[in-house]
Amino acid sequence: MTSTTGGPRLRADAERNRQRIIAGAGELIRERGPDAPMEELAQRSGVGVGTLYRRFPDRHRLVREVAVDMFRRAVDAATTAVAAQPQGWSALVCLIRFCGEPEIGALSGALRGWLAEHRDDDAELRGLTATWLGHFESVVHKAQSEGAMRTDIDGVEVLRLISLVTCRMPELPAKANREATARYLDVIIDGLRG
Amino acid sequence: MTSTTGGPRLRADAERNRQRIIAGAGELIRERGPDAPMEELAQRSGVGVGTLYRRFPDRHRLVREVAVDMFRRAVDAATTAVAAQPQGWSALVCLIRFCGEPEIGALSGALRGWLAEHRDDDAELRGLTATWLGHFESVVHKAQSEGAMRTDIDGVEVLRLISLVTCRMPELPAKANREATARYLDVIIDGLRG
Amino acid sequence: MTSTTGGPRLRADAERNRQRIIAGAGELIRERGPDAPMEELAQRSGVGVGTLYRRFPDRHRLVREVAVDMFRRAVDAATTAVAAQPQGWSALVCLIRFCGEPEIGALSGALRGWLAEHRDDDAELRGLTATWLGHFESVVHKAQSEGAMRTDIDGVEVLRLISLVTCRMPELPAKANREATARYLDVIIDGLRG
Amino acid sequence: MTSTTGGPRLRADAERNRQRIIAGAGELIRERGPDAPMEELAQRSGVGVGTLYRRFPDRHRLVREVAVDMFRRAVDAATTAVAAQPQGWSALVCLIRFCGEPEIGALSGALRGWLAEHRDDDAELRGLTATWLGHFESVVHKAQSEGAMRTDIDGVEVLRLISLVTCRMPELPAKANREATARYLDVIIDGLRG
DNA sequence: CATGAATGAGCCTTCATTCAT
DNA sequence: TATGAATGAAGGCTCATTCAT
Repeated sequence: MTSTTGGPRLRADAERNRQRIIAGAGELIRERGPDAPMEELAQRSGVGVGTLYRRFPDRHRLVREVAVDMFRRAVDAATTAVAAQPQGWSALVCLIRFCGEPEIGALSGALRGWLAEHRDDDAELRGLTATWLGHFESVVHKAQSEGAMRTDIDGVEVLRLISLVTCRMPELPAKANREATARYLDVIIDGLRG
Repeated sequence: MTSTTGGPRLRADAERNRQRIIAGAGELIRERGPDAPMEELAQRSGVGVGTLYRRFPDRHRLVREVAVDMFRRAVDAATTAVAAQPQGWSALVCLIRFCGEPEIGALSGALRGWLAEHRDDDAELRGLTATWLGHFESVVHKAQSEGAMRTDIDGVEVLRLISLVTCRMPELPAKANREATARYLDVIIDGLRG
Repeated sequence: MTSTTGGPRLRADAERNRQRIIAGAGELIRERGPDAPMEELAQRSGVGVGTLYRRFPDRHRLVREVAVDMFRRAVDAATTAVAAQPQGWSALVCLIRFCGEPEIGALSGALRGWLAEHRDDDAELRGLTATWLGHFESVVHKAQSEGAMRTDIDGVEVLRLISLVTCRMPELPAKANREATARYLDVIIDGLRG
Repeated sequence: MTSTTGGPRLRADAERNRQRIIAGAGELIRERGPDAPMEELAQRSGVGVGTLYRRFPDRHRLVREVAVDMFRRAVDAATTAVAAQPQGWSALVCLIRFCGEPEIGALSGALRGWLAEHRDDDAELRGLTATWLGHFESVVHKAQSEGAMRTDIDGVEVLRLISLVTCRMPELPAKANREATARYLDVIIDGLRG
């Protein structure tokens, strides 16, 4: 159903719209959560509701695709980061900072509850999160075995903690959000040091 | 209208209902946010919607009272904590851990957005938050001047960070929530050390 | 859930509304089928949509109660009719004519498809239709054993045939509908004679 | 616009599509009524919606053509039947049985309401139905004057009765539908005997 | 010309709030 | 006074119709 897992090929304009919707919906979900009005989700992507529903049969499916897209990008980044950093600790820091990007952190924060509730019913999502978590945990283990990171917390929990602090705070302007998130991650990185 | 600001004294049973509602609503708001259905807010408090509306003219007012009640308890605790701890740092740790209590942390997490949006229109709320923040900041300053705490982050931000990580995660059972929150606060406390 | 099978007793006005809704909805369903807009179903009963939904959680449930109510009345009538008529054939004619009443025949015509699709999932409905059909079939058998009725058609089919010809024809005014239905039933009664 | 009333001659493939659509739409209308989704009407005919709309400007026009086509076939059959049967009664039985064919009876059943509502606004349809009814009524009169048929019901009403009992019952499989319809018509034929 | 995408109006359902008991 | 019923406005989803490919 996703563009990469098959399903019938879409017409060029339809595929373009699909991408715009995933991007636009991701943006609004970051700000207002996965319950944002469908009408606004459509508007933000510059399409009508009808188009939204033609591409994604219901809200659940839309949110799912946004989540899948997010995890794909996260996995890509993780792969790169790990390859580029010789030390576990520096790879970990790199990954955590990557989670500070709004497109990842704010979104994963907004989706945390939704994912907890729906991940188990969805094989592809389960697979992707497992892959992402696997990358993250192996970096955590490496950092821990280097003696660089505390050992009383594991990868899952670090990820949860990060998704909490990277939540977008709609009351602050975008710039303040980025700065605050960065500062919070600094604190957490220091707090994780062994 | 609030009992302390001098609305008309309520009949004993009415006052009892008022308290039950504030407690019950706080509990549900922690779990489902300030948009929880009024009907459920009433149920959780063991009253009918009619009673809820008789005591609080609309949702805004109910949430406000829940917030006011929370800040009162926070201020009390802060006063005690500060008095009992000679060192700034230990008082700070004490306050932060106090924020781990669900009745404070999970609630303030759930109310963060609401407060940001409405605090400014409400003198009493402004006063209370200012008091609470004042206590907290003075402890932070003291800890910083002791050299025990990093200086690149201030009290407001620490509070925001705490309200983020103390959010209730409805996908986890109550016990797991408490433990996770405690662990996150440990990480943060270590991250704040100077 | 139905008023007779229990559920918590409703307040007097609520129970009155419940009855008005079942009556009003039955009327509109006769004319426009079980897909009639909920708004109009409410209007026809003189209540708002909200009230409709408070009493019946969704369309399915509303239609179901209308159907249950119809079968109750049919069973009552059948019992009476059978008791009053010594001959199987005359009891049968009596029952068939009873099905000409719009509150029964037009409604059962409008509900035929719906019932076929949902009866099996609903024990009470299954029971009621079985009872009604039982009464009808025993009258049919009696008439057949008297030699008064043809034997190449059974009770179920006669009922289906009746529900077809008693369908309301919205293009005709009410009076014409009644007359036409009566005439069609005359033809069928004559056609059923042995 | 209709092929016989002299719209512009269509290209061969376009005309072929036109016929496929009329056939396919007739089939689906029999099963789901004249409100069946346009998308499904197109699918059933093996074309896209666009093509459907190119051939028929809106739903009304499509249904109309399906109705016109049905009446043409009915008139043809009536002419043949009447010519072949010397007796009025046997011609009538022949016509009634012809109405048992799904392509006529089930369709006319499904279209009954639609026709009642729209026939008067459409000269060609009025003409065709008048012709068909004329044939039918003359057969009815002949049968009545032979003393073979009851006289308390006229041609229009017999046709209405037939269109009621020949309605498709989607809850039954195709074969059961045919058999049930045949049996119902037997009953009615016997009921019409003088 | 044939197709299938895009649009927006309409109906279903929920829920904040008001009102009758 | 406490309750739960009634209301209507708001948001989800479907589908008739129009338009780009």
